[in-house]
Amino acid sequence: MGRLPARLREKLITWYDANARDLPFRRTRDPYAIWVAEVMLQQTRVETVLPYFARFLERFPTAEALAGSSEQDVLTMWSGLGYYRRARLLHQGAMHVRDVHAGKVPADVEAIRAIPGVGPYTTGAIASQAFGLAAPLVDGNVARLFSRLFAIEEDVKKGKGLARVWALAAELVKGERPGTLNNALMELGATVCVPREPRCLLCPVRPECAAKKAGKERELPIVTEKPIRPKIVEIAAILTMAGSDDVLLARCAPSAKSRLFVGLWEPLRVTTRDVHAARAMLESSLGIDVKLDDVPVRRVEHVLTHRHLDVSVHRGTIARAPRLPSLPSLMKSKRTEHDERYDELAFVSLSKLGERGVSSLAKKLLGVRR
DNA sequence: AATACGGGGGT
DNA sequence: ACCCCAGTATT
Repeated sequence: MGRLPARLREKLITWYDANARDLPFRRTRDPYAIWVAEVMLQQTRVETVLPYFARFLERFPTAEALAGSSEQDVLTMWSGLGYYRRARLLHQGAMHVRDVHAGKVPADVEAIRAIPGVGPYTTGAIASQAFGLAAPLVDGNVARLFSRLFAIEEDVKKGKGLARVWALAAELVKGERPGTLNNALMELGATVCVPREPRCLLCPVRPECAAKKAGKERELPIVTEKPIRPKIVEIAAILTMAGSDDVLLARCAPSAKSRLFVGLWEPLRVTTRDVHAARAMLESSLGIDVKLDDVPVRRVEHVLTHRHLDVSVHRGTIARAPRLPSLPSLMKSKRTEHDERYDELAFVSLSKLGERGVSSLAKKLLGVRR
């Protein structure tokens, strides 16, 4: 292992003590609260998480409370946050902690790592921040910071470069206040060693920075690939029953084709721009007579990591309450080209949308403001 | 090792 | 438009 610059830990911790943002999940040592925060923070900005964190803990104050709640209630509290699998895994994790650890988050690195939804990063975060264990942690901020601090030329997001970053984090975390050290690395990456235009004048470890020495602080980190976002054109059906204002929503089930929005309640969508084809697909999959307006009420664009959805929203009515066909019959129907399959249907008043787990896309499709 | 998962804010 | 975020599970 390469030697770390002298006093690096101390400089980072001193800087953190003087410059850290005051965040609610840094004010607690409750491992459950820290766990919830860390899961919410996966791939999600701090500012986005804050209101969700407060509401979630109020609704589910303990791991026991979360474990005793329904997945539906958990998804409702998660509505709009995205990456909904996190919410379902957090719920499963709470049940795991209840059943395996008597409701208390274990103060053991391996046991923490074994909790559903808790990966390498979250393990380090919980272990170091809640229990003061010298467990390393690498997130996007730490990877970027290290790529500059140690002038790592490989892509630090994967493979060998990532392994090197983890090894460095593991070295650095050995010592006093591991939780603070980890937080200092992330805080420095988030506020000073930012992706573009790093604010080196404010950096406490500028003298130690290999990239700065080489004048390469703006060239690092090396990025080796950018994702593509294919555009997918769809039609969404806002279906109401004749004589009612309630809209028909369907709960998404995992399918071979898609695991998008699993467990959430969404308006029906089909992958076609043709209204007549859409109606035929809805009829064949729902087994009901569907009337769909020719003219869309609105058009919605929604960008996800790997897709760019372009959805025409059509109002429609159905003559009677639909009956959901069995899953096997859907599987056999080659004319059914839904993005996802559904396992339940319900009519929901728009005013009671907040009582369901719905995606941000669903709110846009329904014309409800976020 | 690659891919699928949401959504939002910064440039 | 493009970047990328306090990542994890699955293939």
